Amino acid sequence: MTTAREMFHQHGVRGVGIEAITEAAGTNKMTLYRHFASKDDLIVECLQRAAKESYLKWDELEQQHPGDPKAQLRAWIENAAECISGDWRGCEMANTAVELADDDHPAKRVIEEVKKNHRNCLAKLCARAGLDQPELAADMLGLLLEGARISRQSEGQEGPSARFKRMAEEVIVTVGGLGDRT
Amino acid sequence: MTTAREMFHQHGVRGVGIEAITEAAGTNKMTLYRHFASKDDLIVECLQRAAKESYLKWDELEQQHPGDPKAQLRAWIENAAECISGDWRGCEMANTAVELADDDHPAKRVIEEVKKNHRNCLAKLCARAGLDQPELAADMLGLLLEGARISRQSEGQEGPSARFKRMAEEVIVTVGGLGDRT
DNA sequence: CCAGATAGTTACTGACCGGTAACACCGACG
DNA sequence: CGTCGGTGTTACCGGTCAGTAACTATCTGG
Repeated sequence: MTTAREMFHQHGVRGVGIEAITEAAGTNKMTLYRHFASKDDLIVECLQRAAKESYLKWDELEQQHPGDPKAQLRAWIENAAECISGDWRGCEMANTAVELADDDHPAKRVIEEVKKNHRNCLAKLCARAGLDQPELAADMLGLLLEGARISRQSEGQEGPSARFKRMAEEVIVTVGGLGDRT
Repeated sequence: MTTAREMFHQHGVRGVGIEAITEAAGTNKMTLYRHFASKDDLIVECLQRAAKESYLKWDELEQQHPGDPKAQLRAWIENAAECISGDWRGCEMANTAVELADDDHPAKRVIEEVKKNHRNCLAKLCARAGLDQPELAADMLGLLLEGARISRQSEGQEGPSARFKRMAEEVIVTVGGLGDRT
């Protein structure tokens, strides 16, 4: 299943076949179909696992800097920047949403939920960190991240996505009113 | 060919077959293959036509507010916001880049070129408009737009993408130093 | 009116892919 | 020892899709 996620992410959910996944995982199609009802089901469960990881990240953030929301926010930025420079294939969720044109695909609900949750957590963090306009700042940080991960696939490593950290700091300083380099 | 672009955009380049395209265009497969070498070729030419349109948009902007870069910048924001609220399927270029996982696909070069050009034009416009940090502002506006168009596919119409205009104005005011609501 | 280019039609190939059926295999547990 | 749940293997079905071939129809220009 970890293999499935990697391959879906690397080649896209529509760009890779079940057989290729099972082969890469050292097994075969039948074994997979004894655990998952269909390819769509496998996709959904992969995304749900990714969702769990995403939720855990927020706990991690809290534990790394307990009671210090400003540090948590900076850690979020750091973490996001690493996401961008690491994955040259962007966000699993967003990519899958693009590939799955049907709006009624079951995966879409998972994606929507994760993205909304992420946005809410970010807004709460911005508020706790004392930003002046937490909702606005959260929207901006979220869209900057989303844009950076997409942009990296169009413009490569040297494009605007490389400057994400700089932009995010600009947001929390000028929009949020956080003192320079606290 | 217009039909092809619409269908590629709507269902994704991998999600629609050439038969469906030709049928929708009121013709058939053979006729298409007499004009385009392959499906990949068709994709590339569709993107190139989109690229031309994108270049024309900048001329339009210039003509709408000749010699008034600030108004041009605001018009760009207006135009971007309309893009977001109109297309619920995001940017043709970015979507195609996500779908085409191969980095050596010919379409990738077109996409990269268009995106880089867009970013450069935006940076020049920001500079002409007298923003304090034109490069930074251009990166931010670009990523906000990219993010908004992607986010709309994950979170729907009511998500952060709905607040794009507000964010863009925040950027040109607080990052660029443009007076409030000029 | 004829020639040549362009477009439509039908049918086909070959490949791939999602999903299933039937059967052999192997380890665990009683 | 037996059987039983999980696994591997092979072959297959049905569908879709990119791309081609061969032929016919239509239009245009001379």
